[in-house]
Amino acid sequence: MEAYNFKEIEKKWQDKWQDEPAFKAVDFHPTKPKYYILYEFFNVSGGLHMGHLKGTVPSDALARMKRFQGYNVLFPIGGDAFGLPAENAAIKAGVQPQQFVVSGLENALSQTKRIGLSFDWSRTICTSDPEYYHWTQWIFLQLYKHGKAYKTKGYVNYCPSCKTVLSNEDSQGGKCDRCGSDVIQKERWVWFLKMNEYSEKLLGNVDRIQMAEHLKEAQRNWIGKSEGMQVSFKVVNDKNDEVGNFEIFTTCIETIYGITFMVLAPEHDLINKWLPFIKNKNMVEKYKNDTAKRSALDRMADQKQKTGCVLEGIFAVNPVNGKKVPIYIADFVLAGYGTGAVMAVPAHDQRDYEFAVAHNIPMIQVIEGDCSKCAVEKKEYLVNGAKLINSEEFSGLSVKEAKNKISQKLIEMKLGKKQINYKMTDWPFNRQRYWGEPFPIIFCPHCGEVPLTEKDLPLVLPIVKDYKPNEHGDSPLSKAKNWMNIKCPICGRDAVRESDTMPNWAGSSWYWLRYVDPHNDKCLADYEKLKYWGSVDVYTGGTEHITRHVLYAFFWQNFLYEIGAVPSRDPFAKKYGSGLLLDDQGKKMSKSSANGVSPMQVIDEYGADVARLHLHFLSGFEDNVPWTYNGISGITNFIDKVWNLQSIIKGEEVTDKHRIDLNRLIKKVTEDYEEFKPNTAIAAMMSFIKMIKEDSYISKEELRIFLILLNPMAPHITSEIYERVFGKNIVNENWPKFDPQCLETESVEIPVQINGKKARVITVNRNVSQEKLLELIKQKYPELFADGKVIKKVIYVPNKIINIIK
RNA sequence: GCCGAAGUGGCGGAACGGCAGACGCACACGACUCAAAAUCGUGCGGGAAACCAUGCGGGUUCAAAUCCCGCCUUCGGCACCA
Repeated sequence: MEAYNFKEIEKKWQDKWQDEPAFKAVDFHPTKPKYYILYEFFNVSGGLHMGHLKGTVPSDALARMKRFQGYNVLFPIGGDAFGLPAENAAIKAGVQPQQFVVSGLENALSQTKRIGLSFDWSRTICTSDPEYYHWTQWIFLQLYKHGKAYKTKGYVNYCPSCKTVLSNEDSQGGKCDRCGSDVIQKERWVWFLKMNEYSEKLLGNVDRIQMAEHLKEAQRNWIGKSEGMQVSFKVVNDKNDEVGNFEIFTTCIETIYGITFMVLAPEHDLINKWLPFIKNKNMVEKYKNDTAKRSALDRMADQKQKTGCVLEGIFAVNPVNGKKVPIYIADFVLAGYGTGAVMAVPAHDQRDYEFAVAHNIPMIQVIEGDCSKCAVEKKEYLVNGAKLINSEEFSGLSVKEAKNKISQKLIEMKLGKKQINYKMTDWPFNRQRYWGEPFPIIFCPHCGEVPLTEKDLPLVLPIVKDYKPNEHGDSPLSKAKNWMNIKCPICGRDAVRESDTMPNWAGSSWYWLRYVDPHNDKCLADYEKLKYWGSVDVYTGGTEHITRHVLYAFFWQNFLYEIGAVPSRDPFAKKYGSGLLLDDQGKKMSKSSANGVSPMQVIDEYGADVARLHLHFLSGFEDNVPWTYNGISGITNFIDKVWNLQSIIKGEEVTDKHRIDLNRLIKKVTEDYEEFKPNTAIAAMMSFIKMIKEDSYISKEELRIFLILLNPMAPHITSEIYERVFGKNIVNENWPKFDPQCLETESVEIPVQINGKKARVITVNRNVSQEKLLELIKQKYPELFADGKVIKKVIYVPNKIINIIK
C-alpha cells in the first residue's frame, strides 16, 4: 500500500470542508437539539501562532463529536478587528487600518482552514464592518438612553505612549496592556459605562457559569465586594463653626473610638469647597499637583513611605464622642473607591499606622492586643476573641457585638448606613484613537449632548490619511472637519460629533449574539433565534481575558437582557480556559513578543493531523506548555499505524476478543472530548492500536468505530480512510455508543495486600465473594499464611483490592 | 502583602483514597540489512536483596501522589480597596 501523503489528502478534505453542509448550523432545526460552541475570535493584528492551535482544536473536536451525536452545532469564527492592537500593527506596517484588517482577517481565516477547523464559514463576522458595528453603536445608544453611559471629567488611567485613556482592566499592574508603558492618572473628559452598578449581577453570572474555581475566584477578587458602614463626619473650622461634612466608608466600624485623623484622596472634590478655611493652601495645592504627576506604578512602589499633607485650620468631628481630629490628604487613599475618604485608626490598620508614624500622629488602642510594633488588624483580632477597650459604653464587648451595636447607634443618629462597595469601577469607554467605533453622539452648544437616532446608524468611520495619535492626545477624528462638523438635529445650529472612539473591547462584548443572526439589518439578532440558540454551551479561550472581556460580556448581556433585547442574563453556560503555549524560554507565545512558532511551519512539515495530535498530546488543555518538536515522531508513527490499518482488515463484525477494549475506548474517548482532555483520549487510542497491532487484524466494524472516534482530533486521515474503505463521507456517521455490559472482563486481577503492603496478585472471576476469594488466596499462596498469625481483619473492595490485616 | 494553582522517572505527562509511573519521547539491547535509516521485538525510578521511592515535616486511614495541618519552591492573578 502506498504511504500516507498528507499534503495531497489534507488539501483535498480542507477544500471539501469549505462548503460542507454538515458544518453549517441550522436555525430552528426541526429535530436536532442545538449545541453552541464558541472559541474566542481572532484578534486581527497578526497571523496565527501555535497558541491558537492549542485553543481551537479541542473545541473543533467537541464540535465534530457533537455533530456525530446528532446535535445541530453552531461553531462560528470571526475577527476582532477594531482597537489598539490592530491600529498599532497597521501603523507599524505603514498601511491603512481598513486595508490591514481585511487582509489580516483573510490571512488568519485561511490559516484556520489549514488546521482543518470545521467552522461554519457562512457566519463569519468582523467587528470593524459597518454591518457589525452598526449594532455596537446601537447598544451604546441604548446604554446612553437608559442612563448607563455618561460623560464626565474624571481622573483616569492614561497611557502616555498610546496617548489614550485606559480602563482599569487595560492597565492591570499599572502598565498599559498594549505597550507596557507606565500608566499615569490624568483628568480628562471620559465616557463611562455604569459597570459598577452591575457588580452584584456579575457576581451572579460568576456563580452560575461552569468554570474552574480559581478563575471564578479571580473574577470575584476583581469585582471586590466588601460590606461595611458609610458614616458622615462633620467638618469644623478652628472656631468650631460647622463648615461642611463628608462621608467615609469602613469595614471596621468597631474601631471608631480609635480615630486620630481622617484622610481624603487628593483628588477629592470637597477640598476645593473647604479651601477658604484652609490655612496652608499652597502646600495643599502642591501636594495635589505632585500626586497628579505620579504614575500609578510610582504610587504603588512607595507603599512604605506614606506621603500626605494636613489641611490646616479644619477638623473632622468623631460622631460617637465629639472628638476633633485633623484631616489629611494623602495618595494612599484612592479617589475611585468607596467615598474617596477614610477614618484612620493607626492602632488597628497597618497603613494608618505607617502614616501616623511618618507624620507624628498619636494612636488610640481600642481593641486588646500589642500595638507597640505594628497595628493589630482585623485578621488578628477577629480570630482571637479580643475585646474592645477605651470605647465608652462598648468597652468589654466582643468585636462582633461591638460591630453591631456601634452600627446600630450610628444608624439611629442618622449619621451612618450599611453599605456595600465594589472595587470594580465604571468602565472608561472612550479612546483618543482613530481605529474604533465612532460614538453616535453630537455636541451642540445649545442643546448639549444629542444622541443620533437609530436610523442614522451605522455612523461610518471616515477614511482619513493621518490617523496617528498626536502629542496633545486629541483624537485623530477631530481633524476630519467634514465629518466632525454637523448641524444639530434638534435646533439646526452648528454642532460637532464626538471625536473619540470606542475601545477594542466594545465589539467583543456582544459578538456571540451576532453569530446567531450575522446579517440581520433590523436588530442585533433576531430574538427568536437568540432564544433558539440560547447561552453558549461551551466557551473556550485564553484565561488572560477572565477579568476583562468575560466581565464586560457579563455586563452587556445583563443590560441587553434588562432592555429585552436578549432572552438570558448568561452569555455562557460553561467556560474552559486554555493554557498558554510557551517558547523554549518559558515565555508566553504571542504576537507581541514575536516568538510565535507558526502553525503553518509545523503543518507544512508534518501535516495538520500530526500538528493537532502532537500539541494536544503534550499536556492537558488548561496547562501551560512549552512548544517542542520532541516526541512528534511518536505521533507520526501513530498516524502511519492508523493508515496501515487498511491492510489488515479481516472480517465484518467486532470480535469477542476486542469487544471489551473497544467499548472501553468509546467510553473513554467520549468522556475525554466532552471534558477537554484530548491528551488522555489520544493515549487511549494509541493503546488500542497497540493491541490491534499485536493481534494483526481489525474487523471492518472495529475500524469504522475507531475512525469515528479519532476523527474529531485527526479529521483528515480518518475521512480519507473512511472514504476508501466504506465509500462514504464520514461526516454523516453517528457517534458510537458503548454497551455498559461490555466494559468489564469476566476475570479480574486483584492485588493481595498483607497489612497494607502488596504481596501478590491473584486472577479470579469477577464479583467473587470475600470468603471465596480468601479461600482461593490461601490455596494459591499458602506461604502468605505460614507464619500462623491470626487474621484480625479483612478489607475487600470488590474487584479492586483485598487487604489482609494480621 | 493578599488570593489562587502546581511540585510524580533522564523528559512531556497518567492515575486524583485502592497494583504509582498509563501513553509517548529519549536511551540500551536484539531482529531485518553488506551497512545505515526506517520498521519490528525486548528492557527501561533506585536497590544485590529485604525494601526505598510522588518537594520537605507531621497527621487521619486497613490503605495517601490523592484528604488534613505546618513549611519550602515555582508559576499565575490582584495589589495602599479603607
